[in-house]
Amino acid sequence: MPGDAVALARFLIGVTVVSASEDGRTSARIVETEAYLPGDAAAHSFRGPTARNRSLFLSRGHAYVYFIYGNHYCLNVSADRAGVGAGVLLRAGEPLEGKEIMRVRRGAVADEDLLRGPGRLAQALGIGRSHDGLDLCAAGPLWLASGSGAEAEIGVSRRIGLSKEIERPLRFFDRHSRVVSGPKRLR
DNA sequence: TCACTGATCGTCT
DNA sequence: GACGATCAGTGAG
Repeated sequence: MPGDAVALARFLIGVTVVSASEDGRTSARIVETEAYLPGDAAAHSFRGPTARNRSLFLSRGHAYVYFIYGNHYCLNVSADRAGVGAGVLLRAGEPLEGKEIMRVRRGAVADEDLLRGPGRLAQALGIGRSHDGLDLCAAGPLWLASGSGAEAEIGVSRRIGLSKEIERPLRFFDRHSRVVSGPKRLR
């Protein structure tokens, strides 16, 4: 697994996330990510470890799940060595396994809307607080599997939804996927 | 397609 | 007590 958040954010495009729950198994191909770096004023880790963000400081490959705006969970992957606060936010994915389970969780929406956006992605995969801190490279309810092998053509833009560090080119996406979030000018 | 708004609540100041 | 790595709904162009 790559050694910093930018490399990991690029690496994760095309990788498969798999979630196994009581409802069944769901999986998706990751098509959009954002990197949050150490010393990045927009990152949750910026002010140092707290009870909420401590998973960002785990060694790379652990889940950081947080609850935002009173409604939504978002899934990140910790991205550096233990003690360094860095992560990659999973922003969008294409459904692979378990579309019907996703539709039960998300409602009867089009395939491309099932996991478009970080809150929707977490909801479709059934992710919540219990997934915080999991090792995504080990057996368990949530893990990362290798991608299809096909090399994705990766686009870069600024990140979405921030009030700080808004110009940094730290959002990465598959140029050929129709399933990416945010305003059209950023695709 | 874009702009704006309300919902809703955990976390940190 | 304010605000946030969001979303769904609404209305205008």
